[in-house]
Amino acid sequence: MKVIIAEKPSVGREIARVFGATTKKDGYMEGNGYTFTWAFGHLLQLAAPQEYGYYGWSVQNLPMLPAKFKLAIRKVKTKDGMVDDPGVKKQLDIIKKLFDEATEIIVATDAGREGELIFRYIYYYLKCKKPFKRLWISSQTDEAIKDGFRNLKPGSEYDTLFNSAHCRSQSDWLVGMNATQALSLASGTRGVLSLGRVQTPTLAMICARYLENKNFVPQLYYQVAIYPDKDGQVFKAISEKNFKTREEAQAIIDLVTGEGHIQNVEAKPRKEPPPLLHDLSSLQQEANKRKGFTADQTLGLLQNLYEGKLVTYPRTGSRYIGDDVFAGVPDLIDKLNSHPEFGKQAAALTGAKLNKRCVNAKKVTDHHAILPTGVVPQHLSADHQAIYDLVAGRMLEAFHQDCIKEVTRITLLSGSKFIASGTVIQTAGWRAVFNDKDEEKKDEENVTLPKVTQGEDLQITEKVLLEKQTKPKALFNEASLLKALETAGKEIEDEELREAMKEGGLGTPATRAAIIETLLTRKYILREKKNLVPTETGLAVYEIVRHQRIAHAELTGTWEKRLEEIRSGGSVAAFQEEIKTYTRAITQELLQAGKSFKAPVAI
DNA sequence: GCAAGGTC
Repeated sequence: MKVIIAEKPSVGREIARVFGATTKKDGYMEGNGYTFTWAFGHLLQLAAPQEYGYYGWSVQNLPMLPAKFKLAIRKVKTKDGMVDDPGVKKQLDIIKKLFDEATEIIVATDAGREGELIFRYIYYYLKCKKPFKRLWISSQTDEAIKDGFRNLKPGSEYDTLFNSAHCRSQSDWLVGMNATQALSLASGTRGVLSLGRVQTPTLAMICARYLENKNFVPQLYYQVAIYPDKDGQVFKAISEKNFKTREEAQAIIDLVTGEGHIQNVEAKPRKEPPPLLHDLSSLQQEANKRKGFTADQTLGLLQNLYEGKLVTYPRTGSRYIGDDVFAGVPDLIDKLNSHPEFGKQAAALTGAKLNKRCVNAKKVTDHHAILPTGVVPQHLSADHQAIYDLVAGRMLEAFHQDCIKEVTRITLLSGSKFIASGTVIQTAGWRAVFNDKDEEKKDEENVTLPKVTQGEDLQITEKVLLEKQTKPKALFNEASLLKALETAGKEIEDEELREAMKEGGLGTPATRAAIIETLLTRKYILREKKNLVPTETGLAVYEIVRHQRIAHAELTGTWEKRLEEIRSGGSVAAFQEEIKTYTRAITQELLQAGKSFKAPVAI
């Protein structure tokens, strides 16, 4: 008997279906001589410190450097503390039984570093010795699955991938557990002051932005506005220059004559291509902007829709689909014909030539972009419907035509130069789907200008001296933070590190919402309206670690570079030694620096 | 009591 193991039930069942295996069992399926089972993501994790004899939290234990890491069943929090997750334990027992009966195992976990780790942890924990082969596919269409099975790879080809995954896992444990205990113990507070490769740079970004915003000194500057009249239609034009002093601006306003001479009119059409399909992060950002949902709420709602088979896999980092999936898109659009909000747009797209900007198999990673499945939703809650509509609406947008705008820029002379600019949508294209106002342009600039011609002289109806202030960068909200996490590392000077982070940024699509929640749970940050702002605790932690490596995205860049080297055959031992050295160093530093932790005043 | 990673 051959046993196929997938990362999650949806994939396991999908592969079973392609094989024509229809017999449903508890935790697996079988048919045609194959058995199809699955994990639920990571079933196993590196064991907690006490499993290596490091009892309690004690400076004597630090740094904790287990000679050999152990695996433990994933835990859940209950009122009696952390216990083995019963569902996970049950599934592991099922997998064990199937592996025991197997002649061969086929590994069908996701094609990536963590997918490899999910399987290997199970395999080694169960002390399984059966031979295994690897299915490596990046699309789950019937053809891709069949093709993958015709090209199964020897399991050992992925040993170095497992090595890199295991190193990632151990390194996060070593640095995170030790740094957390060191800071918590040294600070003299009783609480947990957690630190980690991802959460600490995230906290640092929020704190740095908050302080920058708070300490920002606005600069005053001045502009002159004039209001020319074209056949009764009055519009606004602003001085070409900004002025540092009121006097300079006053000198300009004094020069304004009763007339404005049209020196130049530029009217250019501008094509605006449709947005790409959603990946998890872009959807979380959109839902935060439009609906005020947190990243965590959006992920939860989307997971429910996925379990109801209404949308495709949610935790994707790709905004593209392959040609195979694209083939099904016309049907998906057709299914939206009766949608109350988008029905008309769906109908308009039916039979039209579809924009293929988001069709690119090379840019599909483990999973493709989020799409509706074509199953028509019924009785969704308002929140679920809102998320569903963002997915469905985005699909219509993505395959729609360009939006064509006309951007007009009028230059007037009235003593000095003045500029009026405006944008008019000529053909809505994809923007017809949600029919919102143009978000890029603020209302002031997004105006219709009258038709004027070069050489015309217009009467100036009014002139005004404007006093303005420079503005600080906005505080982070969930949407802008998610974006910042995605692009973290883009500014790193070292080219190789920047390159190593290019794909991922900080964290992964599946974990970013959880990172934000961790910072909230630790009371490092608070939600203040839509903004994320640091608490006094968060700022005090930031103050201690801000100049250390653990507070910067570069740490992830360094690791990613080394992990890639390991994947292509580089030394595991050398990296592990470096991590140990770093762990010793950061533990010592924090035991010292943590003493100056200024406990916030208790409320 | 603690990381980051995956998922129900």
